[in-house]
Amino acid sequence: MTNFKSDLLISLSERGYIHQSTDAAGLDALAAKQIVPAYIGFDATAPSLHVGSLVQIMMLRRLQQAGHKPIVLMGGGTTKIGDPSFKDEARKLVTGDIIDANIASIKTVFERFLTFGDGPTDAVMVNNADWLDALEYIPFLRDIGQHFSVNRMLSFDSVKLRLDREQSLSFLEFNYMILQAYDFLELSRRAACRLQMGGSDQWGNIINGIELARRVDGTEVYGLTTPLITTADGGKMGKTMSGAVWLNEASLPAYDYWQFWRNTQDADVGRFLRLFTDMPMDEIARLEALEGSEINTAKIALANAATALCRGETAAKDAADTARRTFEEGGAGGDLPTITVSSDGITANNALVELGFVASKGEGKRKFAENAVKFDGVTITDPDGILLAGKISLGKKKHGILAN
RNA sequence: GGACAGGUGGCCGAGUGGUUAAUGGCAGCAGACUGUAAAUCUGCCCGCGAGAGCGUACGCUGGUUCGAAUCCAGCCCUGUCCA
Repeated sequence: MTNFKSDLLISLSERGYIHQSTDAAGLDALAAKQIVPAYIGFDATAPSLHVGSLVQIMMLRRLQQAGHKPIVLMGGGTTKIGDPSFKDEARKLVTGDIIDANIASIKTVFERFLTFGDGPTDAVMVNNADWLDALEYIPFLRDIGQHFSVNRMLSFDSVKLRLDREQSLSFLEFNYMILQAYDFLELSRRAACRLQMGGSDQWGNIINGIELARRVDGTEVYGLTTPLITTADGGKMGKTMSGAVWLNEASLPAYDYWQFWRNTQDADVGRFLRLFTDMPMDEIARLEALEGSEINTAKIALANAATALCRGETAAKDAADTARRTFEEGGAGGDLPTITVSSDGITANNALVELGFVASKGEGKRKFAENAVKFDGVTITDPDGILLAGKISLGKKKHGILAN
C-alpha cells in the first residue's frame, strides 16, 4: 500500500483493516491535520452484536486511539421497518420497544471498546430513528430522492446480485440504500462527520452517501471498508457449536468467549491478533512466528487479550485459569458451566441436556454410543447412569461441573 | 387482472401415489490421529422411547385414495412475461 502520513491510516493499513477506500490520499491528508469524526452503522435486531461486528468495533477503537472521534450509529429507525413481513400494529409497537432495549444492551459492549463523553475525541452514540422517524415523504422525495438514479441503483452489486438470483427485493429494501445515504448526509451536518466505515458489503451504500453529501451540500466526505473476515479455511467467522459468538456476557459466558479465540486456526492467529487486540506489532510478529505446538502460546495470548477487551481483565483471567486447570491439568476450573444436582444425583444424559451440551435426549444418547462422554475422566456409556458431584465432559472441549 | 414457473429438513438441492423421516452436497457434532489447530478417515445429524415403536414434518386449508411431499380444489407467497 501507499505510504500514509496519518496515524489513523498507518495503523489501519498495517493491521489489515482496509479493503477499499475512496480517495485514500485525501483522507490521509485530512486525518493528518484535524480530528476526523467518523461513523459506522449497526443493526439493533438482537440484544447483542456478535464477533461478525467486531472488526468494525475495533476499527472505531483504532480511530479513537489515533486521536479521532468515533460515532456509533444505531439503526433504530432502519431496524424498525426492517422486517417487511410484520402483520399487525400491536406487534410493530412491541418491536419498537425491543429495539430500544437492544440498543441499550449493545451500548454496554461499546463502552468497553470506546471512551464515551463530550470531549472532542470522545465517542458518541446516535440513533437514526431521531431523524428518520420524522421524515415526511414528499419533502424527502423532492430533496433527496431527486439525486438518486434508479438506473444507477440497479447497477450496485447489493441489488444486482439479488435480482440476478431472481430473489425478491421489496421496495422497502430498495430504499435502504437511500436511507443509509441520508444517514451520512445527516451526520455530516449534525456532527461534522467526514468518514463512513463499514464491511465490504456496505461499499455501495457508503459511496451513495458520499455522492449525496457532495450533491446536496457540496461536502467532501470519505468512505472506507474492511475486508470480509473469514477463517483460513474459508468459513464464516464466528459460528460454533452453540451458534453465534455474542459479545454480551448475557448472551455468551466469558469462558465460552475465551474458548472461541483459543480455538483459532493456526493460520489465522497473526491476522486476528492484529485485528482484534491492541498488542504491538513487533510482539505479534514474534508470536506469529512460533512453530508447531508452540503456536498455542500465541492462541492463549489472543484469547486473553480479546477477552480482556470485550469482557474485562478479570473475566479473561478467570477464563484462562479455568482453561488451564481443565485442559492442562485435567481438573476442573471454577468458570466451567455448572449445574446443581440433588442428593439423588442426576442421570448422565439429563446432565448433558441441562448443561446445554446436546440439544435433545436423543442426541445425548448418540453421544454415549459414540464413547464421547466422560465423567471425572472416565468414559461412561450408560445414558441412565446416576451421577453425583463431579466433572462431566462431552468430547475433548466441553466440560461441565455437577455440584451438590 | 392474465399466462407460465416455483415454494422440500440450518442452507443448497433431489424426489412426482406406497419399499420416503424423505438421495446428495454444505454447515454442525463425536471418534481416530494431533497441539483444545489444520488436513484425512469413520460414525452421527426431527422429537419422545431401553426397544419394537410412537409422534410430528415437504407454503396454508380442505379433498381423492387402503395409502399423498407426490393427484385434485381453494388460498397465501416468490419469480418471469403480458395487460
